[in-house]
Amino acid sequence: MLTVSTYPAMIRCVRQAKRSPKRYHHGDLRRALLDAAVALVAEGGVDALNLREAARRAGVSHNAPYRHFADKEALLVAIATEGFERLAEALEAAEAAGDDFERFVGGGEAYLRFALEHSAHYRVMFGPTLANKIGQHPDLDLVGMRAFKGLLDQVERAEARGLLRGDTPPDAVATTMWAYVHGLAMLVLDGHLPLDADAVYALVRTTAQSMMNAP
Amino acid sequence: MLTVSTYPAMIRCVRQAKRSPKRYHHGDLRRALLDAAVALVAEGGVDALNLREAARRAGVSHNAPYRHFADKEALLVAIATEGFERLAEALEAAEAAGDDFERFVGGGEAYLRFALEHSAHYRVMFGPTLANKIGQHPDLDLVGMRAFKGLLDQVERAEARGLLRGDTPPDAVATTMWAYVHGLAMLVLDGHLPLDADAVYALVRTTAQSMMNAP
DNA sequence: ACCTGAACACCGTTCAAGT
DNA sequence: ACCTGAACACCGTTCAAGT
Repeated sequence: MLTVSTYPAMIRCVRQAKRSPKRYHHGDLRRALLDAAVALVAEGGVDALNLREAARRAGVSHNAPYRHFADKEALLVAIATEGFERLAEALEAAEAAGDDFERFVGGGEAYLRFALEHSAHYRVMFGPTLANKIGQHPDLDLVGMRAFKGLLDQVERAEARGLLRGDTPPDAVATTMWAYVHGLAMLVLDGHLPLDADAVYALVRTTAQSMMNAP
Repeated sequence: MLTVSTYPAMIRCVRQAKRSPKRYHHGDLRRALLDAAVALVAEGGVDALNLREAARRAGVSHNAPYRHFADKEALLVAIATEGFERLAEALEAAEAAGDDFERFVGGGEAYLRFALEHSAHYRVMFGPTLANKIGQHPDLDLVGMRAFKGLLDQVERAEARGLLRGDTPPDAVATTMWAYVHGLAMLVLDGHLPLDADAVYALVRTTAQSMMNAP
Protein backbone atom coordinates (compact mmCIF):
# COMPACT_ATOMS: atom_id res chain seq x y z
CA MET A 1 0.00 0.00 0.00
CA LEU A 2 1.49 3.33 -1.04
CA THR A 3 0.53 6.51 0.74
CA VAL A 4 1.93 10.01 0.72
CA SER A 5 3.57 9.42 4.08
CA THR A 6 5.70 6.58 2.74
CA TYR A 7 7.46 8.73 0.15
CA PRO A 8 10.23 10.05 2.43
CA ALA A 9 10.99 6.46 3.44
CA MET A 10 11.13 5.40 -0.21
CA ILE A 11 13.50 8.22 -1.10
CA ARG A 12 15.79 7.26 1.80
CA CYS A 13 15.68 3.66 0.64
CA VAL A 14 16.66 4.57 -2.94
CA ARG A 15 19.53 6.75 -1.74
CA GLN A 16 20.87 3.98 0.46
CA ALA A 17 20.58 1.52 -2.42
CA LYS A 18 22.82 3.73 -4.60
CA ARG A 19 25.51 3.88 -1.96
CA SER A 20 25.37 0.27 -0.80
CA PRO A 21 23.01 -2.13 -2.56
CA LYS A 22 21.00 -4.60 -0.42
CA ARG A 23 21.73 -2.60 2.73
CA TYR A 24 18.12 -1.79 3.66
CA HIS A 25 14.82 -3.50 3.10
CA HIS A 26 12.79 -0.71 4.64
CA GLY A 27 12.89 2.93 5.40
CA ASP A 28 10.89 2.28 8.57
CA LEU A 29 10.73 -1.32 9.69
CA ARG A 30 9.25 -0.34 13.03
CA ARG A 31 6.28 1.28 11.31
CA ALA A 32 5.90 -1.68 8.94
CA LEU A 33 5.85 -4.10 11.89
CA LEU A 34 3.26 -2.05 13.78
CA ASP A 35 1.02 -1.91 10.70
CA ALA A 36 1.39 -5.64 10.06
CA ALA A 37 0.59 -6.44 13.71
CA VAL A 38 -2.52 -4.22 13.67
CA ALA A 39 -3.66 -5.93 10.46
CA LEU A 40 -3.24 -9.35 12.10
CA VAL A 41 -5.40 -8.28 15.06
CA ALA A 42 -8.00 -6.82 12.71
CA GLU A 43 -8.16 -10.13 10.83
CA GLY A 44 -8.16 -12.62 13.71
CA GLY A 45 -8.22 -10.87 17.07
CA VAL A 46 -5.40 -10.53 19.58
CA ASP A 47 -4.90 -14.30 19.57
CA ALA A 48 -3.79 -14.03 15.93
CA LEU A 49 -1.03 -11.51 16.60
CA ASN A 50 2.41 -13.07 16.40
CA LEU A 51 5.84 -11.64 15.85
CA ARG A 52 6.98 -14.12 13.23
CA GLU A 53 4.02 -13.51 10.92
CA ALA A 54 4.37 -9.74 11.34
CA ALA A 55 8.03 -10.05 10.32
CA ARG A 56 7.05 -12.23 7.36
CA ARG A 57 4.57 -9.63 6.15
CA ALA A 58 7.17 -6.91 6.52
CA GLY A 59 9.53 -9.00 4.42
CA VAL A 60 12.24 -9.50 7.04
CA SER A 61 13.58 -12.47 8.98
CA HIS A 62 11.72 -13.71 12.05
CA ASN A 63 13.98 -12.00 14.55
CA ALA A 64 14.49 -8.66 12.85
CA PRO A 65 11.67 -7.25 15.07
CA TYR A 66 13.96 -7.54 18.10
CA ARG A 67 15.96 -4.60 16.72
CA HIS A 68 12.89 -2.44 17.33
CA PHE A 69 10.98 -4.12 20.16
CA ALA A 70 12.44 -5.83 23.21
CA ASP A 71 9.76 -8.52 23.03
CA LYS A 72 6.20 -9.19 21.93
CA GLU A 73 4.76 -7.23 24.86
CA ALA A 74 6.77 -4.15 23.85
CA LEU A 75 5.13 -4.23 20.43
CA LEU A 76 1.70 -4.47 22.08
CA VAL A 77 2.60 -1.54 24.33
CA ALA A 78 3.54 0.51 21.26
CA ILE A 79 0.21 -0.25 19.58
CA ALA A 80 -1.72 0.52 22.77
CA THR A 81 0.16 3.79 23.28
CA GLU A 82 -0.66 4.86 19.74
CA GLY A 83 -4.29 3.89 20.38
CA PHE A 84 -4.63 5.92 23.58
CA GLU A 85 -3.10 8.96 21.87
CA ARG A 86 -5.59 8.79 19.03
CA LEU A 87 -8.46 8.19 21.45
CA ALA A 88 -7.47 11.24 23.49
CA GLU A 89 -7.33 13.32 20.30
CA ALA A 90 -10.75 12.08 19.18
CA LEU A 91 -12.27 12.94 22.58
CA GLU A 92 -10.64 16.37 22.65
CA ALA A 93 -11.95 17.10 19.15
CA ALA A 94 -15.46 16.10 20.22
CA GLU A 95 -15.24 18.43 23.22
CA ALA A 96 -14.43 21.35 20.95
CA ALA A 97 -17.54 21.18 18.77
CA GLY A 98 -21.17 22.20 19.31
CA ASP A 99 -23.01 23.57 22.35
CA ASP A 100 -22.66 22.31 25.94
CA PHE A 101 -25.24 19.62 25.37
CA GLU A 102 -23.69 18.37 22.14
CA ARG A 103 -20.18 18.42 23.59
CA PHE A 104 -21.19 16.08 26.39
CA VAL A 105 -23.27 13.70 24.28
CA GLY A 106 -20.77 13.83 21.41
CA GLY A 107 -17.97 12.69 23.72
CA GLY A 108 -19.69 9.37 24.29
CA GLU A 109 -20.33 8.93 20.60
CA ALA A 110 -16.69 9.80 19.79
CA TYR A 111 -15.49 7.13 22.23
CA LEU A 112 -17.58 4.43 20.60
CA ARG A 113 -16.65 5.65 17.13
CA PHE A 114 -12.99 5.26 17.99
CA ALA A 115 -13.48 1.76 19.43
CA LEU A 116 -15.47 0.55 16.43
CA GLU A 117 -13.37 2.21 13.72
CA HIS A 118 -10.01 1.34 15.28
CA SER A 119 -11.06 -1.97 16.75
CA ALA A 120 -7.64 -3.59 16.42
CA HIS A 121 -6.01 -0.82 18.45
CA TYR A 122 -8.87 -0.94 20.96
CA ARG A 123 -8.57 -4.69 21.44
CA VAL A 124 -4.86 -4.37 22.14
CA MET A 125 -5.38 -1.42 24.51
CA PHE A 126 -7.77 -3.49 26.65
CA GLY A 127 -6.62 -7.00 25.82
CA PRO A 128 -5.42 -9.62 28.31
CA THR A 129 -1.71 -9.14 27.65
CA LEU A 130 -1.67 -5.57 28.96
CA ALA A 131 -4.18 -6.25 31.74
CA ASN A 132 -2.89 -5.67 35.26
CA LYS A 133 0.34 -4.15 34.00
CA ILE A 134 -0.18 -0.70 35.53
CA GLY A 135 3.16 0.73 36.66
CA GLN A 136 5.16 -1.48 34.30
CA HIS A 137 4.84 0.77 31.25
CA PRO A 138 5.02 4.43 32.38
CA ASP A 139 4.52 5.89 28.88
CA LEU A 140 1.39 3.82 28.41
CA ASP A 141 0.06 4.75 31.85
CA LEU A 142 0.61 8.42 31.09
CA VAL A 143 -1.25 8.50 27.79
CA GLY A 144 -4.03 6.33 29.26
CA MET A 145 -4.50 8.82 32.06
CA ARG A 146 -4.61 11.70 29.56
CA ALA A 147 -7.64 10.08 27.91
CA PHE A 148 -9.46 9.56 31.22
CA LYS A 149 -8.56 13.07 32.40
CA GLY A 150 -10.37 14.50 29.37
CA LEU A 151 -13.52 12.62 30.35
CA LEU A 152 -13.26 13.79 33.96
CA ASP A 153 -12.89 17.44 32.87
CA GLN A 154 -15.96 17.11 30.69
CA VAL A 155 -18.05 15.69 33.54
CA GLU A 156 -16.88 18.40 35.94
CA ARG A 157 -17.79 21.16 33.49
CA ALA A 158 -21.16 19.56 32.78
CA GLU A 159 -21.91 19.32 36.52
CA ALA A 160 -20.76 22.90 37.15
CA ARG A 161 -23.23 24.09 34.53
CA GLY A 162 -26.05 22.03 36.00
CA LEU A 163 -26.39 19.80 32.96
CA LEU A 164 -26.30 16.52 34.88
CA ARG A 165 -29.04 14.98 36.96
CA GLY A 166 -28.38 14.20 40.60
CA ASP A 167 -25.41 15.23 42.73
CA THR A 168 -23.02 12.29 42.35
CA PRO A 169 -19.32 13.24 42.65
CA PRO A 170 -17.68 13.87 39.24
CA ASP A 171 -15.19 11.02 39.57
CA ALA A 172 -17.99 8.54 40.23
CA VAL A 173 -19.93 9.83 37.22
CA ALA A 174 -16.83 9.68 35.03
CA THR A 175 -16.14 6.11 36.18
CA THR A 176 -19.72 5.10 35.43
CA MET A 177 -19.58 6.65 31.99
CA TRP A 178 -16.26 5.03 31.14
CA ALA A 179 -17.53 1.64 32.29
CA TYR A 180 -20.63 2.07 30.15
CA VAL A 181 -18.94 3.07 26.90
CA HIS A 182 -16.15 0.52 27.40
CA GLY A 183 -18.58 -2.29 28.13
CA LEU A 184 -20.72 -1.38 25.13
CA ALA A 185 -17.64 -1.25 22.88
CA MET A 186 -16.38 -4.63 24.09
CA LEU A 187 -19.74 -6.40 23.86
CA VAL A 188 -20.29 -5.12 20.32
CA LEU A 189 -16.73 -5.84 19.16
CA ASP A 190 -16.90 -9.37 20.58
CA GLY A 191 -20.20 -10.10 18.87
CA HIS A 192 -22.30 -10.34 22.06
CA LEU A 193 -24.74 -7.63 21.00
CA PRO A 194 -26.46 -7.60 17.59
CA LEU A 195 -26.08 -3.87 16.98
CA ASP A 196 -24.57 -2.17 13.94
CA ALA A 197 -22.51 1.00 14.30
CA ASP A 198 -25.43 3.40 13.81
CA ALA A 199 -27.55 1.59 16.40
CA VAL A 200 -24.65 1.88 18.84
CA TYR A 201 -24.25 5.63 18.30
CA ALA A 202 -28.00 6.12 18.70
CA LEU A 203 -28.03 4.11 21.94
CA VAL A 204 -25.11 6.08 23.35
CA ARG A 205 -26.85 9.38 22.62
CA THR A 206 -30.08 8.17 24.21
CA THR A 207 -28.28 7.04 27.34
CA ALA A 208 -26.21 10.21 27.62
CA GLN A 209 -29.33 12.34 27.23
CA SER A 210 -31.09 10.37 29.96
CA MET A 211 -28.29 11.37 32.34
CA MET A 212 -28.88 15.06 31.63
CA ASN A 213 -31.48 17.61 32.58
CA ALA A 214 -33.60 18.66 29.61
CA PRO A 215 -31.72 21.31 27.57
CA MET B 1 -5.97 -29.65 47.55
CA LEU B 2 -8.42 -32.00 49.26
CA THR B 3 -12.08 -31.11 49.56
CA VAL B 4 -15.14 -33.07 50.55
CA SER B 5 -16.21 -33.32 46.92
CA THR B 6 -13.05 -35.22 45.96
CA TYR B 7 -13.72 -38.14 48.32
CA PRO B 8 -15.98 -40.13 45.96
CA ALA B 9 -13.33 -39.84 43.25
CA MET B 10 -10.65 -41.04 45.68
CA ILE B 11 -12.72 -44.05 46.71
CA ARG B 12 -13.34 -44.99 43.07
CA CYS B 13 -9.64 -44.62 42.42
CA VAL B 14 -8.69 -46.94 45.28
CA ARG B 15 -11.23 -49.58 44.17
CA GLN B 16 -9.90 -49.51 40.63
CA ALA B 17 -6.37 -49.83 41.94
CA LYS B 18 -7.31 -53.06 43.78
CA ARG B 19 -8.76 -54.64 40.66
CA SER B 20 -6.19 -53.49 38.13
CA PRO B 21 -3.26 -51.49 39.41
CA LYS B 22 -2.15 -48.45 37.38
CA ARG B 23 -5.36 -48.45 35.33
CA TYR B 24 -6.73 -45.07 36.47
CA HIS B 25 -5.14 -41.92 37.70
CA HIS B 26 -8.39 -40.09 38.30
CA GLY B 27 -12.01 -40.64 38.96
CA ASP B 28 -12.80 -37.54 36.96
CA LEU B 29 -10.01 -36.29 34.75
CA ARG B 30 -12.36 -33.90 32.96
CA ARG B 31 -13.15 -32.15 36.25
CA ALA B 32 -9.49 -32.10 37.26
CA LEU B 33 -8.52 -30.50 33.95
CA LEU B 34 -11.22 -27.84 34.25
CA ASP B 35 -10.10 -26.99 37.78
CA ALA B 36 -6.44 -26.84 36.75
CA ALA B 37 -7.28 -24.61 33.79
CA VAL B 38 -9.33 -22.24 35.95
CA ALA B 39 -6.46 -22.08 38.45
CA LEU B 40 -4.04 -21.17 35.65
CA VAL B 41 -6.30 -18.33 34.51
CA ALA B 42 -6.69 -17.12 38.09
CA GLU B 43 -2.90 -17.04 38.46
CA GLY B 44 -1.84 -15.50 35.16
CA GLY B 45 -4.86 -14.51 33.07
CA VAL B 46 -6.16 -16.19 29.93
CA ASP B 47 -2.73 -15.92 28.31
CA ALA B 48 -1.43 -18.33 30.95
CA LEU B 49 -3.92 -21.08 30.17
CA ASN B 50 -2.35 -23.96 28.32
CA LEU B 51 -3.35 -27.58 27.88
CA ARG B 52 0.02 -29.11 28.64
CA GLU B 53 0.38 -27.39 32.01
CA ALA B 54 -3.20 -28.28 32.93
CA ALA B 55 -2.42 -31.93 32.10
CA ARG B 56 0.78 -31.72 34.16
CA ARG B 57 -1.14 -30.42 37.18
CA ALA B 58 -3.71 -33.17 36.78
CA GLY B 59 -0.85 -35.70 36.74
CA VAL B 60 -1.45 -37.07 33.24
CA SER B 61 0.45 -36.97 29.98
CA HIS B 62 0.25 -33.91 27.77
CA ASN B 63 -2.32 -35.36 25.38
CA ALA B 64 -4.62 -37.10 27.81
CA PRO B 65 -6.89 -33.99 27.69
CA TYR B 66 -7.87 -34.88 24.12
CA ARG B 67 -9.91 -37.79 25.52
CA HIS B 68 -12.20 -35.18 27.14
CA PHE B 69 -11.89 -32.06 24.96
CA ALA B 70 -11.59 -31.91 21.18
CA ASP B 71 -9.14 -29.04 21.44
CA LYS B 72 -8.13 -26.09 23.60
CA GLU B 73 -11.16 -24.06 22.52
CA ALA B 74 -13.51 -26.85 23.66
CA LEU B 75 -12.03 -26.63 27.14
CA LEU B 76 -12.55 -22.86 27.13
CA VAL B 77 -16.14 -23.39 26.00
CA ALA B 78 -16.70 -25.80 28.90
CA ILE B 79 -15.37 -23.26 31.41
CA ALA B 80 -17.45 -20.46 29.87
CA THR B 81 -20.59 -22.59 29.89
CA GLU B 82 -20.09 -23.39 33.56
CA GLY B 83 -19.57 -19.69 34.18
CA PHE B 84 -22.75 -18.56 32.43
CA GLU B 85 -24.75 -21.18 34.34
CA ARG B 86 -23.44 -19.94 37.69
CA LEU B 87 -23.98 -16.32 36.65
CA ALA B 88 -27.59 -17.04 35.70
CA GLU B 89 -28.12 -18.77 39.05
CA ALA B 90 -26.62 -15.85 40.94
CA LEU B 91 -28.83 -13.35 39.10
CA GLU B 92 -31.95 -15.46 39.64
CA ALA B 93 -31.16 -15.72 43.34
CA ALA B 94 -30.77 -11.94 43.57
CA GLU B 95 -34.14 -11.47 41.86
CA ALA B 96 -35.82 -13.62 44.49
CA ALA B 97 -34.82 -11.58 47.55
CA GLY B 98 -36.08 -8.30 49.00
CA ASP B 99 -38.63 -5.77 47.77
CA ASP B 100 -38.98 -4.50 44.18
CA PHE B 101 -36.38 -1.84 44.71
CA GLU B 102 -33.85 -4.19 46.26
CA ARG B 103 -34.41 -6.86 43.63
CA PHE B 104 -33.51 -4.44 40.87
CA VAL B 105 -30.50 -2.88 42.57
CA GLY B 106 -29.36 -6.24 43.95
CA GLY B 107 -29.23 -7.71 40.44
CA GLY B 108 -26.48 -5.30 39.43
CA GLU B 109 -24.56 -6.01 42.61
CA ALA B 110 -24.92 -9.77 42.07
CA TYR B 111 -23.51 -9.44 38.55
CA LEU B 112 -20.42 -7.63 39.78
CA ARG B 113 -20.05 -10.01 42.71
CA PHE B 114 -19.97 -12.94 40.32
CA ALA B 115 -17.41 -11.28 38.02
CA LEU B 116 -15.11 -10.35 40.91
CA GLU B 117 -15.42 -13.58 42.88
CA HIS B 118 -15.22 -15.89 39.85
CA SER B 119 -12.85 -13.74 37.85
CA ALA B 120 -11.17 -16.67 36.07
CA HIS B 121 -14.51 -17.92 34.75
CA TYR B 122 -15.52 -14.37 33.83
CA ARG B 123 -12.30 -13.73 31.90
CA VAL B 124 -12.81 -16.90 29.88
CA MET B 125 -16.49 -16.11 29.24
CA PHE B 126 -15.57 -12.75 27.71
CA GLY B 127 -12.00 -13.42 26.60
CA PRO B 128 -10.65 -13.07 23.06
CA THR B 129 -10.73 -16.78 22.22
CA LEU B 130 -14.53 -17.01 22.45
CA ALA B 131 -15.13 -13.56 20.96
CA ASN B 132 -17.13 -13.55 17.71
CA LYS B 133 -17.90 -17.24 17.98
CA ILE B 134 -21.68 -16.85 18.23
CA GLY B 135 -23.38 -19.73 16.44
CA GLN B 136 -20.37 -22.01 16.68
CA HIS B 137 -21.11 -23.30 20.18
CA PRO B 138 -24.89 -23.74 20.58
CA ASP B 139 -24.74 -24.87 24.23
CA LEU B 140 -22.74 -21.81 25.13
CA ASP B 141 -25.06 -19.49 23.19
CA LEU B 142 -28.07 -20.98 24.97
CA VAL B 143 -26.78 -20.54 28.49
CA GLY B 144 -25.50 -17.06 27.65
CA MET B 145 -28.95 -16.07 26.46
CA ARG B 146 -30.49 -17.45 29.65
CA ALA B 147 -28.40 -15.02 31.68
CA PHE B 148 -29.35 -12.02 29.51
CA LYS B 149 -33.00 -13.08 29.47
CA GLY B 150 -33.07 -12.83 33.28
CA LEU B 151 -31.83 -9.26 33.07
CA LEU B 152 -34.40 -8.36 30.43
CA ASP B 153 -37.27 -9.80 32.53
CA GLN B 154 -36.11 -7.78 35.49
CA VAL B 155 -36.08 -4.54 33.47
CA GLU B 156 -39.53 -5.24 32.01
CA ARG B 157 -41.03 -5.87 35.45
CA ALA B 158 -39.36 -2.75 36.86
CA GLU B 159 -40.71 -0.65 33.99
CA ALA B 160 -44.19 -2.16 34.32
CA ARG B 161 -44.21 -1.11 37.97
CA GLY B 162 -43.04 2.39 37.16
CA LEU B 163 -39.75 2.00 38.99
CA LEU B 164 -37.57 3.27 36.16
CA ARG B 165 -37.12 6.83 35.00
CA GLY B 166 -37.94 7.73 31.42
CA ASP B 167 -39.66 5.64 28.80
CA THR B 168 -36.80 3.91 27.01
CA PRO B 169 -37.70 0.46 25.56
CA PRO B 170 -36.82 -2.42 27.92
CA ASP B 171 -34.30 -4.00 25.53
CA ALA B 172 -32.39 -0.73 25.23
CA VAL B 173 -32.35 -0.34 29.03
CA ALA B 174 -31.22 -3.95 29.47
CA THR B 175 -28.44 -3.46 26.90
CA THR B 176 -27.29 -0.29 28.65
CA MET B 177 -27.26 -2.02 32.03
CA TRP B 178 -25.36 -5.02 30.72
CA ALA B 179 -22.80 -2.78 29.02
CA TYR B 180 -22.34 -0.85 32.26
CA VAL B 181 -21.84 -3.78 34.63
CA HIS B 182 -19.70 -5.63 32.08
CA GLY B 183 -17.49 -2.60 31.46
CA LEU B 184 -17.10 -1.98 35.18
CA ALA B 185 -16.22 -5.62 35.78
CA MET B 186 -13.63 -5.68 33.01
CA LEU B 187 -12.00 -2.37 33.95
CA VAL B 188 -11.69 -3.43 37.58
CA LEU B 189 -10.47 -6.96 36.78
CA ASP B 190 -7.87 -5.60 34.36
CA GLY B 191 -6.56 -3.09 36.88
CA HIS B 192 -7.70 0.03 35.04
CA LEU B 193 -9.79 1.33 37.95
CA PRO B 194 -8.42 1.60 41.50
CA LEU B 195 -11.55 0.33 43.24
CA ASP B 196 -11.78 -2.49 45.76
CA ALA B 197 -14.77 -4.85 45.76
CA ASP B 198 -16.80 -2.85 48.31
CA ALA B 199 -16.30 0.38 46.38
CA VAL B 200 -17.51 -1.38 43.24
CA TYR B 201 -20.68 -2.67 44.93
CA ALA B 202 -21.37 0.78 46.35
CA LEU B 203 -20.91 2.41 42.95
CA VAL B 204 -23.23 -0.09 41.27
CA ARG B 205 -25.93 0.58 43.84
CA THR B 206 -25.59 4.33 43.44
CA THR B 207 -25.84 4.08 39.67
CA ALA B 208 -28.80 1.70 39.75
CA GLN B 209 -30.63 3.97 42.18
CA SER B 210 -30.03 6.98 39.93
CA MET B 211 -31.88 5.11 37.16
CA MET B 212 -34.93 4.67 39.38
CA ASN B 213 -37.68 6.88 40.66
CA ALA B 214 -37.43 7.45 44.40
CA PRO B 215 -38.99 4.47 46.24
C1' DA C 1 23.84 -0.13 12.73
C1' DC C 2 20.99 -3.52 10.92
C1' DC C 3 20.03 -7.99 9.33
C1' DT C 4 20.42 -13.25 8.87
C1' DG C 5 20.48 -18.57 9.84
C1' DA C 6 20.82 -21.92 13.33
C1' DA C 7 19.33 -23.30 17.65
C1' DC C 8 16.48 -24.00 22.06
C1' DA C 9 12.45 -24.36 24.88
C1' DC C 10 7.69 -24.49 24.70
C1' DC C 11 2.90 -25.30 23.03
C1' DG C 12 -1.13 -27.43 20.21
C1' DT C 13 -2.12 -31.41 17.87
C1' DT C 14 -1.77 -36.11 15.76
C1' DC C 15 -0.56 -40.95 15.57
C1' DA C 16 0.73 -45.58 16.55
C1' DA C 17 0.98 -48.37 20.31
C1' DG C 18 0.15 -50.13 25.04
C1' DT C 19 -3.30 -52.05 29.01
C1' DA D 1 -12.04 -47.26 27.23
C1' DC D 2 -8.28 -44.70 28.64
C1' DC D 3 -3.59 -43.55 28.65
C1' DT D 4 1.37 -43.07 26.88
C1' DG D 5 5.80 -41.76 24.08
C1' DA D 6 7.35 -40.11 19.82
C1' DA D 7 6.74 -36.87 16.34
C1' DC D 8 5.46 -32.49 13.67
C1' DA D 9 4.49 -27.71 12.89
C1' DC D 10 4.62 -23.44 15.00
C1' DC D 11 5.96 -19.54 18.06
C1' DG D 12 9.00 -16.54 21.31
C1' DT D 13 13.58 -15.71 22.16
C1' DT D 14 18.73 -15.94 22.02
C1' DC D 15 23.23 -16.17 19.82
C1' DA D 16 27.03 -16.08 16.75
C1' DA D 17 27.97 -14.36 12.47
C1' DG D 18 27.55 -11.48 8.27
C1' DT D 19 27.51 -6.51 5.72
